[in-house]
Amino acid sequence: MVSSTDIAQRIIEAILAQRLAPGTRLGEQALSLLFDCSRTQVREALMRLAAKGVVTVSSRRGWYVVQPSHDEAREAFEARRIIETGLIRESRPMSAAARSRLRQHLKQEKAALKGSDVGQRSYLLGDFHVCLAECLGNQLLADTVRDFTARTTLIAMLYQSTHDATQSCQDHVNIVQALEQGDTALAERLMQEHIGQVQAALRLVATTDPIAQLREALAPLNEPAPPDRPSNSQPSETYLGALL
Amino acid sequence: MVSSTDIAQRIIEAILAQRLAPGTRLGEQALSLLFDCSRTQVREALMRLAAKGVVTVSSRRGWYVVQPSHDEAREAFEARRIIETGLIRESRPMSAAARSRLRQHLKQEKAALKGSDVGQRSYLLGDFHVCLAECLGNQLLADTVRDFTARTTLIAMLYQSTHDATQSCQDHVNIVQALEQGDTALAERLMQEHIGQVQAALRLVATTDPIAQLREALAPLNEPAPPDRPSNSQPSETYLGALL
DNA sequence: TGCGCAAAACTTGTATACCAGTCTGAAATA
DNA sequence: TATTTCAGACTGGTATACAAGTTTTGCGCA
Repeated sequence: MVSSTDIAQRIIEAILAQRLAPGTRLGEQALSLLFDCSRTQVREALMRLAAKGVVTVSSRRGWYVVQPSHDEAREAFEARRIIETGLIRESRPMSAAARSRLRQHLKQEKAALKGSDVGQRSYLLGDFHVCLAECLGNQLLADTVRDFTARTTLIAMLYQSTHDATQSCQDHVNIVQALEQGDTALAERLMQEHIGQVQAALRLVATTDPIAQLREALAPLNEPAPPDRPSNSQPSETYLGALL
Repeated sequence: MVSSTDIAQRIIEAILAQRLAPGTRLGEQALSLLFDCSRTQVREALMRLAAKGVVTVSSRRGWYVVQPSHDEAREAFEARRIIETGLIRESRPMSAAARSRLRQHLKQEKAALKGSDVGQRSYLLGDFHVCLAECLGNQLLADTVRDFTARTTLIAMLYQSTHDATQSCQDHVNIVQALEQGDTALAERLMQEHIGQVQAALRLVATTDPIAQLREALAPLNEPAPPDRPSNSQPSETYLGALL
Protein backbone atom coordinates (compact mmCIF):
# COMPACT_ATOMS: atom_id res chain seq x y z
CA MET A 1 0.00 0.00 0.00
CA VAL A 2 1.29 3.42 -0.85
CA SER A 3 0.75 6.57 1.17
CA SER A 4 -0.14 10.00 -0.12
CA THR A 5 3.43 11.10 0.58
CA ASP A 6 4.73 8.43 -1.77
CA ILE A 7 2.36 9.48 -4.51
CA ALA A 8 3.30 13.14 -4.19
CA GLN A 9 6.99 12.29 -4.25
CA ARG A 10 6.61 10.09 -7.30
CA ILE A 11 4.83 12.86 -9.16
CA ILE A 12 7.51 15.39 -8.23
CA GLU A 13 10.22 12.98 -9.33
CA ALA A 14 8.44 12.31 -12.61
CA ILE A 15 8.28 16.04 -13.25
CA LEU A 16 11.95 16.55 -12.44
CA ALA A 17 12.77 13.70 -14.81
CA GLN A 18 10.61 15.37 -17.48
CA ARG A 19 8.41 12.31 -17.67
CA LEU A 20 5.31 14.36 -16.85
CA ALA A 21 4.65 17.23 -19.20
CA PRO A 22 2.93 20.46 -18.19
CA GLY A 23 -0.79 20.21 -18.79
CA THR A 24 -0.93 16.48 -18.23
CA ARG A 25 -4.19 15.44 -16.70
CA LEU A 26 -3.87 13.62 -13.39
CA GLY A 27 -7.18 11.86 -12.92
CA GLU A 28 -7.96 10.77 -9.40
CA GLN A 29 -9.33 7.43 -10.47
CA ALA A 30 -6.46 6.80 -12.86
CA LEU A 31 -3.93 7.46 -10.12
CA SER A 32 -5.79 5.39 -7.55
CA LEU A 33 -5.84 2.51 -10.01
CA LEU A 34 -2.17 3.01 -10.81
CA PHE A 35 -1.07 3.08 -7.20
CA ASP A 36 -3.67 0.58 -6.03
CA CYS A 37 -5.13 2.78 -3.34
CA SER A 38 -8.25 4.77 -2.65
CA ARG A 39 -9.03 8.18 -4.06
CA THR A 40 -8.51 9.61 -0.59
CA GLN A 41 -4.77 9.06 -0.78
CA VAL A 42 -4.61 10.46 -4.28
CA ARG A 43 -6.51 13.57 -3.31
CA GLU A 44 -4.24 14.16 -0.34
CA ALA A 45 -1.19 13.94 -2.54
CA LEU A 46 -2.67 16.23 -5.18
CA MET A 47 -3.74 18.80 -2.63
CA ARG A 48 -0.27 18.88 -1.15
CA LEU A 49 1.19 19.39 -4.61
CA ALA A 50 -1.37 22.09 -5.29
CA ALA A 51 -0.23 23.92 -2.15
CA LYS A 52 3.28 23.83 -3.58
CA GLY A 53 2.11 25.17 -6.91
CA VAL A 54 2.96 22.06 -8.91
CA VAL A 55 -0.55 21.03 -9.93
CA THR A 56 -3.84 22.85 -10.20
CA VAL A 57 -7.40 21.64 -9.98
CA SER A 58 -10.18 22.71 -12.26
CA SER A 59 -13.46 22.20 -10.47
CA ARG A 60 -15.13 18.92 -11.41
CA ARG A 61 -12.88 18.66 -14.44
CA GLY A 62 -9.64 17.33 -13.15
CA TRP A 63 -6.16 17.89 -11.82
CA TYR A 64 -3.46 19.07 -14.18
CA VAL A 65 0.26 19.59 -14.03
CA VAL A 66 0.69 23.37 -14.03
CA GLN A 67 1.50 25.29 -17.21
CA PRO A 68 3.31 28.39 -15.96
CA SER A 69 2.61 31.58 -17.85
CA HIS A 70 5.39 33.81 -19.13
CA ASP A 71 5.06 35.99 -16.07
CA GLU A 72 5.20 33.02 -13.76
CA ALA A 73 8.22 31.73 -15.63
CA ARG A 74 10.01 35.02 -15.14
CA GLU A 75 9.11 35.04 -11.45
CA ALA A 76 10.32 31.47 -10.96
CA PHE A 77 13.71 32.18 -12.48
CA GLU A 78 14.06 35.41 -10.56
CA ALA A 79 13.17 33.57 -7.37
CA ARG A 80 15.77 30.92 -8.00
CA ARG A 81 18.42 33.48 -8.85
CA ILE A 82 17.74 35.37 -5.64
CA ILE A 83 17.61 32.33 -3.38
CA GLU A 84 20.51 30.38 -4.79
CA THR A 85 22.93 33.27 -5.13
CA GLY A 86 21.87 34.48 -1.69
CA LEU A 87 22.55 31.10 -0.18
CA ILE A 88 26.02 31.10 -1.67
CA ARG A 89 26.76 34.64 -0.56
CA GLU A 90 25.78 33.97 3.04
CA SER A 91 27.39 30.54 3.13
CA ARG A 92 30.08 29.53 5.53
CA PRO A 93 32.73 26.98 4.49
CA MET A 94 31.17 23.61 3.83
CA SER A 95 31.79 20.57 5.99
CA ALA A 96 33.83 17.68 4.64
CA ALA A 97 30.67 15.59 4.40
CA ALA A 98 28.93 18.25 2.33
CA ARG A 99 31.88 18.61 -0.03
CA SER A 100 32.02 14.87 -0.46
CA ARG A 101 28.33 14.71 -1.19
CA LEU A 102 28.58 17.37 -3.87
CA ARG A 103 31.52 15.65 -5.51
CA GLN A 104 29.55 12.42 -5.49
CA HIS A 105 26.64 14.19 -7.12
CA LEU A 106 28.80 15.66 -9.84
CA LYS A 107 30.16 12.20 -10.53
CA GLN A 108 26.63 10.93 -11.02
CA GLU A 109 25.84 13.82 -13.33
CA LYS A 110 28.81 13.03 -15.53
CA ALA A 111 27.84 9.37 -15.65
CA ALA A 112 24.31 10.28 -16.65
CA LEU A 113 25.63 12.50 -19.42
CA LYS A 114 27.39 9.51 -20.95
CA GLY A 115 24.32 7.33 -20.54
CA SER A 116 21.16 7.46 -22.58
CA ASP A 117 18.58 7.98 -19.86
CA VAL A 118 17.38 11.51 -20.56
CA GLY A 119 15.07 11.42 -17.56
CA GLN A 120 17.85 10.52 -15.17
CA ARG A 121 20.01 13.25 -16.68
CA SER A 122 17.34 15.88 -16.27
CA TYR A 123 16.61 14.74 -12.75
CA LEU A 124 20.22 14.95 -11.64
CA LEU A 125 20.79 18.34 -13.25
CA GLY A 126 17.83 19.73 -11.31
CA ASP A 127 18.62 17.89 -8.11
CA PHE A 128 22.06 19.47 -8.02
CA HIS A 129 20.54 22.74 -6.94
CA VAL A 130 18.53 21.09 -4.16
CA CYS A 131 21.61 19.18 -3.09
CA LEU A 132 23.68 22.35 -3.02
CA ALA A 133 21.10 24.22 -0.96
CA GLU A 134 21.09 21.39 1.56
CA CYS A 135 24.88 21.37 1.69
CA LEU A 136 24.86 25.10 2.34
CA GLY A 137 22.94 24.39 5.50
CA ASN A 138 19.40 25.60 4.99
CA GLN A 139 16.81 22.84 4.75
CA LEU A 140 13.94 25.31 4.53
CA LEU A 141 15.34 27.00 1.46
CA ALA A 142 16.41 23.64 0.07
CA ASP A 143 12.78 22.52 0.13
CA THR A 144 11.79 25.77 -1.50
CA VAL A 145 14.42 25.29 -4.17
CA ARG A 146 13.05 21.80 -4.82
CA ASP A 147 9.59 23.18 -5.52
CA PHE A 148 10.94 25.97 -7.67
CA THR A 149 13.18 23.59 -9.57
CA ALA A 150 10.17 21.44 -10.42
CA ARG A 151 8.53 24.61 -11.63
CA THR A 152 11.42 25.64 -13.83
CA THR A 153 11.67 22.11 -15.18
CA LEU A 154 8.05 22.38 -16.27
CA ILE A 155 8.80 25.76 -17.78
CA ALA A 156 11.71 24.29 -19.69
CA MET A 157 9.43 21.60 -21.09
CA LEU A 158 6.67 24.02 -21.90
CA TYR A 159 8.85 26.58 -23.59
CA GLN A 160 11.12 24.07 -25.25
CA SER A 161 14.42 24.81 -23.62
CA THR A 162 17.37 24.40 -25.94
CA HIS A 163 19.84 24.33 -23.11
CA ASP A 164 22.74 21.94 -23.36
CA ALA A 165 23.03 19.35 -20.60
CA THR A 166 26.81 19.18 -20.94
CA GLN A 167 27.09 22.92 -20.40
CA SER A 168 24.90 22.73 -17.30
CA CYS A 169 27.03 20.01 -15.81
CA GLN A 170 30.19 21.99 -16.48
CA ASP A 171 28.62 25.02 -14.80
CA HIS A 172 27.88 22.88 -11.76
CA VAL A 173 31.48 21.66 -11.66
CA ASN A 174 32.78 25.22 -11.78
CA ILE A 175 30.44 26.37 -9.03
CA VAL A 176 31.46 23.57 -6.70
CA GLN A 177 35.11 24.22 -7.46
CA ALA A 178 34.77 27.89 -6.59
CA LEU A 179 32.99 27.00 -3.37
CA GLU A 180 35.64 24.49 -2.37
CA GLN A 181 38.31 27.10 -2.92
CA GLY A 182 36.39 29.45 -0.65
CA ASP A 183 35.76 31.93 -3.44
CA THR A 184 32.09 32.56 -2.71
CA ALA A 185 32.03 35.72 -4.79
CA LEU A 186 33.05 33.76 -7.86
CA ALA A 187 30.62 30.96 -7.04
CA GLU A 188 27.82 33.46 -6.68
CA ARG A 189 28.58 35.04 -10.05
CA LEU A 190 28.80 31.64 -11.72
CA MET A 191 25.44 30.63 -10.28
CA GLN A 192 23.89 33.89 -11.44
CA GLU A 193 25.17 33.31 -14.95
CA HIS A 194 24.20 29.64 -14.91
CA ILE A 195 20.58 30.30 -14.06
CA GLY A 196 20.55 33.19 -16.48
CA GLN A 197 21.71 30.95 -19.30
CA VAL A 198 19.11 28.30 -18.56
CA GLN A 199 16.49 31.01 -18.63
CA ALA A 200 17.84 32.49 -21.84
CA ALA A 201 17.60 29.09 -23.53
CA LEU A 202 13.82 29.20 -23.42
CA ARG A 203 11.88 29.74 -26.58
CA LEU A 204 9.44 32.21 -25.18
CA VAL A 205 7.17 32.14 -28.19
CA ALA A 206 3.93 33.93 -27.51
CA THR A 207 1.82 30.85 -27.82
CA THR A 208 -1.75 31.94 -27.35
CA ASP A 209 -2.62 29.06 -29.65
CA PRO A 210 -4.94 26.83 -27.61
CA ILE A 211 -4.04 23.73 -29.56
CA ALA A 212 -0.34 24.52 -29.77
CA GLN A 213 0.63 21.33 -28.04
CA LEU A 214 -1.47 19.16 -30.31
CA ARG A 215 -0.09 21.01 -33.31
CA GLU A 216 3.41 20.39 -32.04
CA ALA A 217 2.84 16.73 -31.34
CA LEU A 218 1.15 16.00 -34.65
CA ALA A 219 3.48 18.05 -36.82
CA PRO A 220 4.72 16.36 -39.99
CA LEU A 221 8.08 14.69 -39.74
CA ASN A 222 9.90 16.86 -42.32
CA GLU A 223 11.05 19.31 -39.67
CA PRO A 224 13.66 17.81 -37.35
CA ALA A 225 12.53 17.50 -33.74
CA PRO A 226 13.91 19.98 -31.19
CA PRO A 227 17.29 18.82 -29.92
CA ASP A 228 17.93 17.10 -26.61
CA ARG A 229 14.44 15.69 -26.28
CA PRO A 230 11.98 13.67 -28.32
CA SER A 231 8.95 15.72 -29.29
CA ASN A 232 6.45 13.82 -27.23
CA SER A 233 4.84 16.57 -25.28
CA GLN A 234 1.19 15.87 -25.87
CA PRO A 235 -0.52 15.77 -22.52
CA SER A 236 -2.38 12.52 -22.28
CA GLU A 237 -3.64 10.06 -19.78
CA THR A 238 -1.29 7.45 -21.14
CA TYR A 239 1.51 9.45 -19.65
CA LEU A 240 0.56 8.34 -16.19
CA GLY A 241 2.62 5.29 -16.94
CA ALA A 242 5.58 7.60 -16.50
CA LEU A 243 5.00 7.47 -12.78
CA LEU A 244 5.95 3.84 -12.53
CA MET B 1 -20.71 27.30 4.71
CA VAL B 2 -16.99 27.77 4.80
CA SER B 3 -14.48 26.17 2.45
CA SER B 4 -11.14 24.66 3.35
CA THR B 5 -9.47 27.71 1.83
CA ASP B 6 -11.28 29.97 4.27
CA ILE B 7 -10.26 27.84 7.22
CA ALA B 8 -6.62 27.77 6.19
CA GLN B 9 -6.62 31.52 5.67
CA ARG B 10 -8.22 32.14 9.04
CA ILE B 11 -5.60 30.04 10.75
CA ILE B 12 -2.77 31.84 8.98
CA GLU B 13 -4.27 35.20 9.89
CA ALA B 14 -4.66 34.15 13.51
CA ILE B 15 -1.02 33.16 13.58
CA LEU B 16 0.12 36.42 12.02
CA ALA B 17 -1.95 38.28 14.62
CA GLN B 18 -0.33 36.18 17.35
CA ARG B 19 -3.69 34.87 18.41
CA LEU B 20 -2.58 31.26 17.90
CA ALA B 21 0.46 30.26 19.90
CA PRO B 22 2.98 27.66 18.74
CA GLY B 23 2.05 24.25 20.05
CA THR B 24 -1.66 24.98 20.10
CA ARG B 25 -3.67 21.88 19.40
CA LEU B 26 -5.98 22.13 16.40
CA GLY B 27 -8.44 19.29 16.82
CA GLU B 28 -10.34 18.29 13.72
CA GLN B 29 -13.63 17.97 15.50
CA ALA B 30 -13.15 21.24 17.39
CA LEU B 31 -12.49 23.10 14.15
CA SER B 32 -15.37 21.45 12.33
CA LEU B 33 -17.67 22.49 15.17
CA LEU B 34 -16.22 25.98 15.20
CA PHE B 35 -16.64 26.51 11.47
CA ASP B 36 -19.81 24.44 11.20
CA CYS B 37 -18.53 22.13 8.50
CA SER B 38 -17.45 18.53 8.11
CA ARG B 39 -14.07 17.17 9.11
CA THR B 40 -13.25 16.81 5.43
CA GLN B 41 -12.94 20.57 5.00
CA VAL B 42 -10.89 20.87 8.15
CA ARG B 43 -8.51 18.13 7.08
CA GLU B 44 -8.01 19.74 3.68
CA ALA B 45 -7.15 23.03 5.29
CA LEU B 46 -4.78 21.45 7.78
CA MET B 47 -3.03 19.42 5.12
CA ARG B 48 -2.47 22.50 3.03
CA LEU B 49 -1.02 24.27 6.04
CA ALA B 50 1.13 21.25 6.78
CA ALA B 51 2.54 21.42 3.24
CA LYS B 52 3.51 25.01 3.98
CA GLY B 53 5.16 24.05 7.24
CA VAL B 54 2.76 25.92 9.49
CA VAL B 55 1.20 22.97 11.29
CA THR B 56 2.26 19.40 11.92
CA VAL B 57 0.30 16.27 12.56
CA SER B 58 1.13 13.67 15.14
CA SER B 59 -0.40 10.39 14.08
CA ARG B 60 -3.73 9.72 15.77
CA ARG B 61 -2.97 12.40 18.33
CA GLY B 62 -3.75 15.65 16.67
CA TRP B 63 -2.66 18.64 14.63
CA TYR B 64 -0.51 21.28 16.25
CA VAL B 65 0.78 24.71 15.33
CA VAL B 66 4.50 24.17 14.70
CA GLN B 67 7.11 24.97 17.31
CA PRO B 68 10.23 25.74 15.29
CA SER B 69 13.50 24.56 16.78
CA HIS B 70 16.48 26.85 17.18
CA ASP B 71 17.90 25.56 13.93
CA GLU B 72 14.65 26.09 12.11
CA ALA B 73 14.44 29.58 13.54
CA ARG B 74 17.89 30.39 12.24
CA GLU B 75 17.01 28.99 8.83
CA ALA B 76 13.77 30.94 8.65
CA PHE B 77 15.47 34.25 9.39
CA GLU B 78 18.29 33.49 6.98
CA ALA B 79 15.73 32.63 4.32
CA ARG B 80 13.86 35.87 4.84
CA ARG B 81 17.07 37.89 4.78
CA ILE B 82 18.11 36.29 1.52
CA ILE B 83 14.76 36.59 -0.20
CA GLU B 84 13.79 40.05 0.90
CA THR B 85 17.16 41.71 0.36
CA GLY B 86 17.44 39.89 -2.96
CA LEU B 87 14.07 41.15 -4.06
CA ILE B 88 15.10 44.70 -3.26
CA ARG B 89 18.45 44.35 -4.99
CA GLU B 90 16.93 43.05 -8.21
CA SER B 91 13.99 45.42 -8.10
CA ARG B 92 13.17 47.89 -10.78
CA PRO B 93 11.51 51.21 -9.89
CA MET B 94 8.04 50.65 -8.47
CA SER B 95 4.86 51.69 -10.21
CA ALA B 96 2.80 54.53 -8.86
CA ALA B 97 0.15 52.06 -7.73
CA ALA B 98 2.69 50.06 -5.79
CA ARG B 99 4.13 53.14 -4.11
CA SER B 100 0.66 54.27 -3.16
CA ARG B 101 -0.17 50.88 -1.71
CA LEU B 102 2.95 50.86 0.43
CA ARG B 103 2.25 54.35 1.74
CA GLN B 104 -1.27 53.26 2.57
CA HIS B 105 0.08 50.28 4.42
CA LEU B 106 2.49 52.40 6.45
CA LYS B 107 -0.39 54.65 7.39
CA GLN B 108 -2.29 51.64 8.70
CA GLU B 109 0.75 50.53 10.66
CA LYS B 110 1.05 53.89 12.37
CA ALA B 111 -2.64 53.89 13.21
CA ALA B 112 -2.34 50.41 14.71
CA LEU B 113 0.59 51.56 16.82
CA LYS B 114 -1.59 54.20 18.43
CA GLY B 115 -4.43 51.75 18.92
CA SER B 116 -4.63 48.99 21.46
CA ASP B 117 -5.20 45.98 19.22
CA VAL B 118 -1.97 44.07 19.62
CA GLY B 119 -3.10 41.41 17.15
CA GLN B 120 -3.81 43.96 14.43
CA ARG B 121 -0.44 45.59 15.09
CA SER B 122 1.42 42.31 14.81
CA TYR B 123 -0.50 41.37 11.69
CA LEU B 124 0.28 44.61 9.90
CA LEU B 125 3.95 44.55 10.87
CA GLY B 126 4.26 41.10 9.33
CA ASP B 127 2.06 41.83 6.36
CA PHE B 128 4.30 44.72 5.39
CA HIS B 129 6.89 42.30 4.13
CA VAL B 130 4.35 40.38 2.06
CA CYS B 131 2.99 43.63 0.71
CA LEU B 132 6.47 44.82 -0.20
CA ALA B 133 7.30 41.59 -1.99
CA GLU B 134 4.12 41.90 -4.03
CA CYS B 135 4.91 45.50 -4.87
CA LEU B 136 8.35 44.47 -6.03
CA GLY B 137 6.64 42.34 -8.65
CA ASN B 138 7.12 38.73 -7.65
CA GLN B 139 3.97 36.96 -6.52
CA LEU B 140 5.75 33.64 -6.15
CA LEU B 141 8.25 35.04 -3.68
CA ALA B 142 5.52 37.08 -2.03
CA ASP B 143 3.65 33.88 -1.24
CA THR B 144 6.85 32.36 0.06
CA VAL B 145 7.47 35.40 2.22
CA ARG B 146 3.96 35.05 3.63
CA ASP B 147 4.66 31.49 4.75
CA PHE B 148 8.03 32.41 6.18
CA THR B 149 6.58 35.42 7.95
CA ALA B 150 4.03 33.19 9.66
CA ARG B 151 6.96 31.03 10.67
CA THR B 152 8.97 33.88 12.11
CA THR B 153 5.90 35.19 13.91
CA LEU B 154 5.59 31.82 15.60
CA ILE B 155 9.27 31.93 16.42
CA ALA B 156 8.87 35.37 17.94
CA MET B 157 6.06 34.04 20.12
CA LEU B 158 7.93 30.91 21.08
CA TYR B 159 11.19 32.63 21.91
CA GLN B 160 9.62 35.70 23.46
CA SER B 161 10.74 38.43 21.16
CA THR B 162 11.47 41.69 22.91
CA HIS B 163 11.38 43.65 19.72
CA ASP B 164 9.74 47.05 19.79
CA ALA B 165 6.84 47.55 17.41
CA THR B 166 7.53 51.26 17.06
CA GLN B 167 11.06 50.52 15.94
CA SER B 168 9.82 48.01 13.36
CA CYS B 169 7.40 50.51 11.92
CA GLN B 170 10.12 53.14 11.70
CA ASP B 171 12.35 50.64 9.91
CA HIS B 172 9.57 50.03 7.41
CA VAL B 173 9.17 53.73 6.81
CA ASN B 174 12.88 54.11 6.16
CA ILE B 175 12.94 51.18 3.75
CA VAL B 176 10.05 52.51 1.72
CA GLN B 177 11.61 55.95 1.67
CA ALA B 178 14.88 54.59 0.33
CA LEU B 179 13.02 52.63 -2.32
CA GLU B 180 11.01 55.64 -3.41
CA GLN B 181 14.21 57.62 -3.77
CA GLY B 182 15.59 54.86 -5.95
CA ASP B 183 18.37 54.05 -3.50
CA THR B 184 18.03 50.28 -3.62
CA ALA B 185 21.43 49.74 -2.04
CA LEU B 186 20.36 51.66 1.03
CA ALA B 187 16.99 49.92 1.11
CA GLU B 188 18.71 46.57 0.93
CA ARG B 189 21.02 47.41 3.81
CA LEU B 190 18.13 48.71 5.89
CA MET B 191 16.16 45.51 5.28
CA GLN B 192 19.16 43.42 6.20
CA GLU B 193 19.54 45.31 9.47
CA HIS B 194 15.81 45.28 10.16
CA ILE B 195 15.49 41.51 9.91
CA GLY B 196 18.72 41.12 11.82
CA GLN B 197 17.37 43.21 14.68
CA VAL B 198 14.12 41.29 14.84
CA GLN B 199 16.15 38.11 14.99
CA ALA B 200 18.48 39.51 17.62
CA ALA B 201 15.51 40.39 19.82
CA LEU B 202 14.74 36.71 20.39
CA ARG B 203 15.47 35.16 23.73
CA LEU B 204 17.07 32.04 22.44
CA VAL B 205 17.24 30.34 25.81
CA ALA B 206 18.40 26.76 25.49
CA THR B 207 15.10 25.38 26.64
CA THR B 208 15.35 21.64 26.64
CA ASP B 209 12.91 21.86 29.51
CA PRO B 210 9.80 19.98 28.37
CA ILE B 211 7.53 21.93 30.67
CA ALA B 212 9.11 25.30 29.95
CA GLN B 213 5.87 26.76 28.73
CA LEU B 214 3.95 25.67 31.80
CA ARG B 215 6.74 26.96 34.02
CA GLU B 216 6.60 30.28 32.21
CA ALA B 217 2.83 30.55 32.31
CA LEU B 218 2.56 29.64 35.99
CA ALA B 219 5.53 31.68 37.16
CA PRO B 220 4.98 33.85 40.24
CA LEU B 221 4.03 37.44 39.55
CA ASN B 222 7.11 39.08 41.12
CA GLU B 223 8.90 39.17 37.79
CA PRO B 224 7.33 41.63 35.34
CA ALA B 225 5.91 40.02 32.22
CA PRO B 226 7.82 40.48 28.97
CA PRO B 227 6.91 43.79 27.35
CA ASP B 228 4.60 44.17 24.40
CA ARG B 229 2.52 41.09 25.12
CA PRO B 230 0.75 39.49 28.06
CA SER B 231 2.35 36.21 29.13
CA ASN B 232 -0.43 33.96 27.98
CA SER B 233 1.37 31.41 25.90
CA GLN B 234 -0.01 28.19 27.27
CA PRO B 235 -1.23 26.12 24.36
CA SER B 236 -4.80 25.17 24.99
CA GLU B 237 -7.90 24.16 23.13
CA THR B 238 -9.63 27.28 24.37
CA TYR B 239 -7.44 29.23 22.03
CA LEU B 240 -9.45 28.12 19.05
CA GLY B 241 -11.76 30.97 19.90
CA ALA B 242 -9.00 33.15 18.52
CA LEU B 243 -9.99 32.08 15.04
CA LEU B 244 -13.30 33.89 15.20
C1' DT C 1 -24.35 16.51 -44.45
C1' DG C 2 -24.28 19.68 -40.69
C1' DC C 3 -26.31 21.32 -36.47
C1' DG C 4 -28.53 21.34 -32.03
C1' DC C 5 -30.09 19.03 -28.08
C1' DA C 6 -30.55 15.61 -24.67
C1' DA C 7 -29.00 11.71 -22.23
C1' DA C 8 -25.43 9.01 -20.46
C1' DA C 9 -20.88 8.38 -18.91
C1' DC C 10 -17.44 10.18 -16.27
C1' DT C 11 -15.16 13.45 -13.02
C1' DT C 12 -14.42 15.73 -8.83
C1' DG C 13 -16.72 17.41 -4.25
C1' DT C 14 -18.45 16.22 0.24
C1' DA C 15 -20.17 13.89 4.12
C1' DT C 16 -20.09 10.06 6.83
C1' DA C 17 -19.46 5.45 8.69
C1' DC C 18 -16.20 2.69 10.44
C1' DC C 19 -11.30 1.36 11.69
C1' DA C 20 -7.21 1.70 14.51
C1' DG C 21 -4.34 3.72 17.52
C1' DT C 22 -3.73 6.83 22.03
C1' DC C 23 -4.74 8.46 26.36
C1' DT C 24 -7.13 8.52 30.82
C1' DG C 25 -8.65 6.90 34.87
C1' DA C 26 -10.62 3.57 37.78
C1' DA C 27 -10.21 -0.75 39.77
C1' DA C 28 -7.64 -4.72 41.11
C1' DT C 29 -3.51 -6.41 43.17
C1' DA C 30 0.86 -6.74 45.64
C1' DT D 1 -0.20 2.96 49.68
C1' DA D 2 1.98 2.26 45.32
C1' DT D 3 1.80 -0.10 40.97
C1' DT D 4 -0.12 -2.34 37.18
C1' DT D 5 -3.67 -3.48 34.15
C1' DC D 6 -7.59 -2.98 31.47
C1' DA D 7 -11.75 -0.86 29.74
C1' DG D 8 -13.75 2.96 27.66
C1' DA D 9 -13.71 7.42 25.64
C1' DC D 10 -11.62 10.06 22.25
C1' DT D 11 -8.64 11.12 18.26
C1' DG D 12 -7.20 11.00 13.66
C1' DG D 13 -6.91 7.59 9.35
C1' DT D 14 -9.27 5.53 5.55
C1' DA D 15 -12.57 3.97 2.41
C1' DT D 16 -16.78 4.56 0.33
C1' DA D 17 -21.39 6.09 -0.98
C1' DC D 18 -23.65 9.60 -2.97
C1' DA D 19 -24.22 14.42 -4.82
C1' DA D 20 -23.23 17.84 -8.26
C1' DG D 21 -21.20 19.31 -12.25
C1' DT D 22 -18.76 18.61 -16.91
C1' DT D 23 -17.80 16.43 -21.14
C1' DT D 24 -18.79 13.38 -24.59
C1' DT D 25 -21.67 10.91 -27.48
C1' DG D 26 -25.43 9.71 -30.17
C1' DC D 27 -29.75 10.71 -32.04
C1' DG D 28 -33.19 13.45 -34.40
C1' DC D 29 -34.06 17.01 -37.54
C1' DA D 30 -33.61 20.56 -41.04
